[in-house]
Amino acid sequence: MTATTQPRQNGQEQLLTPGEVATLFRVDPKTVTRWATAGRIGSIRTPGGHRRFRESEVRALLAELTNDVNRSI
Amino acid sequence: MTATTQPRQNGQEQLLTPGEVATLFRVDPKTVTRWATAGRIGSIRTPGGHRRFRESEVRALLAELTNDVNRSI
DNA sequence: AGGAATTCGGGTAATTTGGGTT
DNA sequence: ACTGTCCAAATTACCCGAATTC
Repeated sequence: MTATTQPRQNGQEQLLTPGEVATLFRVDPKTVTRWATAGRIGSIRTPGGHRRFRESEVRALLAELTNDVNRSI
Repeated sequence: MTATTQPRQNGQEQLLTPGEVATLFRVDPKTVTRWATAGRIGSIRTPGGHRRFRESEVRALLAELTNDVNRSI
């Protein structure tokens, strides 16, 4: 499954917007901002002050906080 | 501008809040929490500690526990 | 250069959590 | 064993206007 989301740059880390992270966790984008402020998740700032998040970190966090029925962590 | 602002990279799972799951089963949200704690249903935690549930899993559980009248198998 | 959508900030409701109890 | 309710504390959701992104 080749991602057709964004133009891929060589070996660069994919960055996610607050809205995209919010969708993954089913929370409000502002909540993602609070996570960043609280240091629960790393963030990168655009020169204009908007936050971006590393996809790998977000997905790792999501996996870490997931409790499946058939699989005890 | 176009509809390609942020194309869905989401082959992702739709998540439900405890309150939404509680509504589906017509129980108290706390009861849903107990199901999660008992491992009866999978859950995903936000970094803040709130739970989210996979909609597909919830629906499947609903269907599995549903007893309909047997009208011509 | 203009426009739509998103994301800043802050502030204030609503929901969720966990424990203990019924 | 299972569920509903009470409580305080923590987390999250929605409101606004202004700035940023594309």
